[in-house]
Amino acid sequence: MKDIAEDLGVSLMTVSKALRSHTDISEETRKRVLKRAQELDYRPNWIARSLVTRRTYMAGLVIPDLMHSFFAEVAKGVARRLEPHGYQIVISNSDENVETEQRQIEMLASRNIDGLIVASAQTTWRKQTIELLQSNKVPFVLIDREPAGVDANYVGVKDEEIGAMATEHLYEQGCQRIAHIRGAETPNGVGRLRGYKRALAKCGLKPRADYVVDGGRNDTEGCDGMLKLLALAEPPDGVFCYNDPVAAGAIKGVLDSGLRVPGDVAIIGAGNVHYSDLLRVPLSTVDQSSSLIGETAADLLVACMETKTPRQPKHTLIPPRLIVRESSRRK
Amino acid sequence: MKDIAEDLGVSLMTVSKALRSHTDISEETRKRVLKRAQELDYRPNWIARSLVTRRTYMAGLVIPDLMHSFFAEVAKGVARRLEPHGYQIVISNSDENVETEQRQIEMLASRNIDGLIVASAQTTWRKQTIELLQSNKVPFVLIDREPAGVDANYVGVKDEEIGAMATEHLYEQGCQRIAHIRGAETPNGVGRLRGYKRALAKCGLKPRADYVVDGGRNDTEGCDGMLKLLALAEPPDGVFCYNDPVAAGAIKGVLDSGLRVPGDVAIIGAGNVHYSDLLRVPLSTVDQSSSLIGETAADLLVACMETKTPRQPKHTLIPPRLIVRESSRRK
DNA sequence: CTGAAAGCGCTAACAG
DNA sequence: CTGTTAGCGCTTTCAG
Repeated sequence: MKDIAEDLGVSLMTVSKALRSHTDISEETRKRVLKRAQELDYRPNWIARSLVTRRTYMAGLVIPDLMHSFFAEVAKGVARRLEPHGYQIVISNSDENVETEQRQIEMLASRNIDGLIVASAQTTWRKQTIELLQSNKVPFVLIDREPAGVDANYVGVKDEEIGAMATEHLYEQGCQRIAHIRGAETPNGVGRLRGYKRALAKCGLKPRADYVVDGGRNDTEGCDGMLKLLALAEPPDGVFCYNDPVAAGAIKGVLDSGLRVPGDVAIIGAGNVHYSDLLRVPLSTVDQSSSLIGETAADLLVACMETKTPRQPKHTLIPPRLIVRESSRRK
Repeated sequence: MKDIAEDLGVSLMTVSKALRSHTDISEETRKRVLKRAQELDYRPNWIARSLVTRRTYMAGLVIPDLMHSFFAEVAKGVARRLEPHGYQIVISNSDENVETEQRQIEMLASRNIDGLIVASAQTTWRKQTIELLQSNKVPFVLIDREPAGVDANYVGVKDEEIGAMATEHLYEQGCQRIAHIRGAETPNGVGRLRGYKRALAKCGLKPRADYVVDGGRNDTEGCDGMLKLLALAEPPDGVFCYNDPVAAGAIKGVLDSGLRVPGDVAIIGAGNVHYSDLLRVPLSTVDQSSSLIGETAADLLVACMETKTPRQPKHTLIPPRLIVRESSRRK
């Protein structure tokens, strides 16, 4: 920048302003500066600029698992909306680990990111984490997982409705013994379970404790959960799984046991991951609009970042959508 | 930092050094500084530090598609190795778009990242891009896709061997009419095709032009490709697909046509994506050690970043591994 | 072992 | 429309 200024015999300030198309610079000077900058292949030093403007144009995205296609999709949605505004995205994998997550957030904060989107591994938001974020005045948006204990921007899906929708669908397909392979003790896991129970009640089926088994989040665990259910004296004829990977595992479990899907056991998942249609049995699911979640969160974050005054936290819940494929179709 | 200094009645410099555990600071002073820093919840400003040290401890990762589980896996591998060294990772999606990729790299470079890992969308490396990287002296490692036209660090897989391995396997399973749903005109696509041809020759099968169809990279395209093959007067009895998503689509195509896998058509993919085992027919594949690629690239990058003197570019090729599941098992 | 001086590359605020 | 002055928060260098 100094070089440009000297070459052109103007001051450094003029160059700085011209480069940023500041209004009060003559069209002609601006052109000359731009031309020379091009020639010298000049690129502004963002670090220096950030130091004085206090804006880094970096946004953080902390997610529990990039490999889970739900989060990959969310990440894409976020990127799609943030990049046009000039933000770069720093993605961190917390590996479902609260400690790691805390560290990552700390790192990001000390890098002065302008905003943060978090799908938290925490069930109850740590005081530590909140304070960190609030003291640094980093605007942030929570997605998918809403930890208790803080009123913050949140974009997610109506978990209870997912559970209810899936369960009712199984009932409508004629299932009478509907089980649930549940997720972890998180708001999502709990919400979906609640929806499941609500639907059972509504359909006049009575809840059975042995029809709710733990299944974690992935296919291995889903398969194990299913095997447990099949080992019951009276195995279920319909299973709502916490998410699609679990459901995929569950399908595997049924087939490996020599039974059929949906003939012997109808199965439905949640999340509509992109390969659902390619599974052993095309998987019925409840769509949670993954990339829309990402986009919505990103839009909200941009709004927060571009206004100075902190705004009222906003909750957005995206309504789920039933997608019926073969795994649950019995009629 | 200034606050700490004033509170303790020492100079700013002393604090700075104490915070970084510089050798020439008394143990006692160091403790006092650390304690006060803790109390004030002080965090170093990375921006300011970077401005003077010229190190940002950020590494860029540019990939064509986060949704493709291969790249998600690579990203995880990279993160696993880079984070322990204190680097944060800025991930950019180029969406298989050369323009976007160029822009992303430019952005990253002007943010003074310390190093870069790229799975390029470019077939022939643009002069522009090379110059950009070289002029900024950003060490970089290419992965998976090696664009022609530059001698650089590269970590990838032996594409030709993948093609040969897969094709020979089909032959050994008794397939006589082996087709290939090929990838794009990239080094990978071309390499795998070459391996396919080489294996045909080795097995004494004669190549047929109509047995090589375009299939892109994803399942939709894979399905289309398969339908084209099935429409031939003499459809193939074995198909090697460019990658697993394409193979998953191909399986769908076969089944939807009322044929069986592997009975009528044996299928094999490449990449060993994590859900391969859950597909309609568990997919045989050639594993390319995705996360190992990420890890290896990261290690190489760290080595480059930590040494001042530019080192000889290094090529690492990871040998592929055949994984036989149901989709190709005919014996 | 501690500190004073200088500056990283850039921009905000104000004065010509 | 252009330029001057000051400083962002930190580290490097060198002198106490």
